[in-house]
Amino acid sequence: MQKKQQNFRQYLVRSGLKATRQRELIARAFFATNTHISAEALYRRVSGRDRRIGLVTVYRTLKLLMEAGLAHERQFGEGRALFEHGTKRHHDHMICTHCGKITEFENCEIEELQEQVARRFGFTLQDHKLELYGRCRECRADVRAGTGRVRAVGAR
Amino acid sequence: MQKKQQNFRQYLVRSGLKATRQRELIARAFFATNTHISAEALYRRVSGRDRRIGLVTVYRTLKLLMEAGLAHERQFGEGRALFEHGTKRHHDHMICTHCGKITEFENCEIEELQEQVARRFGFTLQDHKLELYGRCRECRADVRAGTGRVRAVGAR
DNA sequence: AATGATACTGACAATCAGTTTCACTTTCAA
DNA sequence: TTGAAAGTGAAACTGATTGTCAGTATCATT
Repeated sequence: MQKKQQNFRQYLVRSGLKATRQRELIARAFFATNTHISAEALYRRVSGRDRRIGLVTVYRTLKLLMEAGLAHERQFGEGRALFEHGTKRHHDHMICTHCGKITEFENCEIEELQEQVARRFGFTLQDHKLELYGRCRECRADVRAGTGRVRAVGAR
Repeated sequence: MQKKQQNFRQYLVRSGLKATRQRELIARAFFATNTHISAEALYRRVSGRDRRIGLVTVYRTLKLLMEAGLAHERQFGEGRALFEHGTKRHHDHMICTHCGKITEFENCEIEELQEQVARRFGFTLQDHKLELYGRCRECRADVRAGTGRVRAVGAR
């Protein structure tokens, strides 16, 4: 999205940073994804366009995008971090343990209950993390059909 | 607790594994904790009793304890994993971002709502992870009192 | 357009929490 | 007591991410 790209530019200017070819490319590729992507996977994408861009620069640019509020880092289970665009409102995640698909959801009732729990323990809530793990509709169907085939685990 | 220790012994025998001095010591030290502990911290404890025990063996023994269902691994935020006794029923965690204190809680209503969300998306729930981050009563008091002192972050 | 003060870059080294390897040691059933 | 199998510690390795550094690009100012 062109708007996010401009947003990033503005952030750079405001912070006295420079808009480089690499940052443009990396940010563009990042905004072009509509799923959660790892630094490595993003690197492979931009690397396809310009072989001269290094993985390290991808990491650095993702950090800048996070500072600009345009990206969020997520740690699901173990292994590498995944990044998502950071302009949406708060939401939680549901992860398919079979195909790796990530679905976002919001639920005010759960949030309210969390507040209640926190209050009961004299806790002032700042943040929370809720992840649901299971099988998505398609992978559940696979089990019933007995195919059990393993799909690619997206964007890893 | 002597019972858990025996439980572990039984698991080892049943699996054709050996009950070694190191495993005894590490398991004993682990069951003696009543908080969440890192492998490193557990190593420091047993290391105090017997200098000849290596960190690697602590990792291996914790893995065995998990296989025996006597320990659970938890990944809070980033950094090293913490281990807790694995005999309690399911619960979630509330973590103080200031002093690191970890409080366990259960809430059936939240669990039920999670099920609802999953159903709505055609998801079969297998597991979930809920972590609440905030300030505990004591650390909130510190803020109000303006002392702002940083406490030790437990068991790290 | 040239300059120059900064900031940026890629390659490589370092870190960090774990895991693997390997030569040696311990356990335990026979 | 013995010996096969399992276990051990030290050190090397792993994989994701971060730090270092010498050379390079950006951009406001000449």
